[in-house]
Amino acid sequence: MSDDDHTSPSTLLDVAREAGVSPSTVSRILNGTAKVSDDKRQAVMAAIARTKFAPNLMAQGLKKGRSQTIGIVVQDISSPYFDETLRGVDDGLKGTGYASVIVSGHWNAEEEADRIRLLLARKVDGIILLSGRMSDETVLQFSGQRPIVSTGRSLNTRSALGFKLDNEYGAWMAVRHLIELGHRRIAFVSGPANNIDAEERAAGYRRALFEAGIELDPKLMVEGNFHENSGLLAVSHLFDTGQQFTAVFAANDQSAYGVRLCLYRKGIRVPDDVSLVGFDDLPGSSYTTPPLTTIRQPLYDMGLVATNALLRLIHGEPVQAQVPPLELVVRETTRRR
Amino acid sequence: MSDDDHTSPSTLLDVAREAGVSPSTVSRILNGTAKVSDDKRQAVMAAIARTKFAPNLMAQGLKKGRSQTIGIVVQDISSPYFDETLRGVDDGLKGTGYASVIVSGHWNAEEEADRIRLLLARKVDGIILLSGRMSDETVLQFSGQRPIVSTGRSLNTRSALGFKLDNEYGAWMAVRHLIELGHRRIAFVSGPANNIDAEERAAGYRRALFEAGIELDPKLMVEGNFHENSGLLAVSHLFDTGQQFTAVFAANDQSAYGVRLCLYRKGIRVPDDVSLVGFDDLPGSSYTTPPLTTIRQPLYDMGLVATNALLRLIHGEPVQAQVPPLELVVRETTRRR
DNA sequence: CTGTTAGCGCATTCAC
DNA sequence: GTGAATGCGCTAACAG
Repeated sequence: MSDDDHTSPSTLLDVAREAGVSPSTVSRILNGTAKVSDDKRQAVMAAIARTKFAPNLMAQGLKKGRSQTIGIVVQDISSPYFDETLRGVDDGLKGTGYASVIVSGHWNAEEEADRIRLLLARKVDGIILLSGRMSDETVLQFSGQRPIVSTGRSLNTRSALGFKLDNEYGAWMAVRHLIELGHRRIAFVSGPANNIDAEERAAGYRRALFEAGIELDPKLMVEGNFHENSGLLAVSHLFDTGQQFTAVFAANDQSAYGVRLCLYRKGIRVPDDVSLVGFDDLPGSSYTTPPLTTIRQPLYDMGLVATNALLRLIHGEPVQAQVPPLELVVRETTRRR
Repeated sequence: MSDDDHTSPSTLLDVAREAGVSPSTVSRILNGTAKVSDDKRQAVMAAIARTKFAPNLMAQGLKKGRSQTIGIVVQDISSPYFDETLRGVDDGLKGTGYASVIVSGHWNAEEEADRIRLLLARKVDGIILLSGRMSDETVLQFSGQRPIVSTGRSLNTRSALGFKLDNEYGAWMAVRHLIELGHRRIAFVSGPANNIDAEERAAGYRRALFEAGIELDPKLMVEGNFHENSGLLAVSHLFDTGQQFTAVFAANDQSAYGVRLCLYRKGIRVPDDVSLVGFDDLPGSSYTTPPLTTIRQPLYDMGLVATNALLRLIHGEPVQAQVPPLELVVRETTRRR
């Protein structure tokens, strides 16, 4: 009954002995490296089953210089933004024999580089870098060791690929939507300074206003950090300083959630009194109260595309990444003024 | 300028040559395995820096039979529930030299077992199993190969540890809270059938009702699947069948979000008309509108504790896992009737 | 204290 | 077709 298999796992050599053939033959069968007579193949297969053999990936890796593992650098495990992308990566890896080790850079350039060095020491076959603060030069440098594909960058060498979405355009769409609805006093909760995505979204906000002939009021722009709480604080600040506005555009969904809560606390109705638009379309955004109007970012596809691209890079094949564009998703937090 | 370091990464042997010592000496310095004279140590350190040496973890692993990697089995990457736990794992691993490879069982016992076999082939040094549908026997069996710690189970052998929270008690607290607020017609959106956690929470619901002398009305219990949409559907069904209720207890936060949306759609105010309680206290639950009253599950701590325990198991040290108990977090979706 | 030797488990020459 | 031999990079006896 009790199956005390405390025997060390069987090796390829065990299988060879068990089947009465040489180790090389077993290896050949496993890898389809050469023709092997049918009877021997049968014997080996049987031996494999009998010994419950499973190849030791570390030995394989040492020998071949590949680990069948790719490294993923996120900035924050347990952020819905990255997790949705990871789902795409996961699906992209499905059935490829590759596994992934995920590390977090915590939005810190040095930590990112450190983590990448760690991944490299583990001999990952390639790296997917999601956002981050590292310079493109550094990425390129690392790509000399292993292929890298990164989101949020424009890169295209033989061992590095980057693709980015048009944040400025996305933000423009969001604000444009508000303007078309008749809003003119539109507040903006930005992302953190020094963040390229955040800057581009701010630029889109400004352009949309400018094109509509609406003068930009700096007092309506307040800096956030992409987290919920910063959205709450931002709008709170707006009220404290007595600003008037009929709509707010938050630089990402998470800060929009914070904005929403602050509005609720103040007894201001959404969208009746104030309209709200976010950016990202996180999975949760279709279940906020009311469901959030936002700019949809194809997070899942980004993960999937990045993975497929990396796999091709690893195999030395040419790549050309293509992801769906940003789009405005009108739900229920915006209304005509 | 361009740093075409296309040279293959340096090995321990390179370092040894460069420093004019034997490979073993280098190894000894790296691992602190034995005393080494200061001058040699200096020379080696310098050589390491000069050659940018980093040990090949695959070789190390092959030699030592350890991979400095642990495997994590989640059921759904990109579910806030698991992600919060993963954050705890991540922090627990910080500075230990261990990395983790995360795989997903997708709530399917066979897939789980498959994934674990995969991890084992990769020679992970231990496994953390988060929830899942596998039988305890299977877990025990795998633990013969590598130590395992699992959440949601009661296990305690030399190579397997499991700890679980008292779901029944948690649910009881939730419903008890509602009852104390004067509610008597309390609907319940359950979790999926065959899920142990779900069953226990249902039991807690029943017990609280029973203890309060409230007769259980089966028509008020509708089955969900822990996802947002099922909460929405469930309440929708309640309305369609003309049920009367003043409160609903959802078996987890995600389904509570769905419940909330359905209520919003019907123009029913929360908590003025209907009170709502969830279960989990996901990070997002403090930012719903209004913030959700729920049963707090120490997800982060579970990840942290599991990791620390696994590390001890790996090193053959005795373990004894201790996590904070469930607690009721009263926010703004419940009110006296 | 330190160098030499011998594998870890596998894939891959090279002969036959 | 198939076996024997070799080495991937590193650590752990074993001698000195």
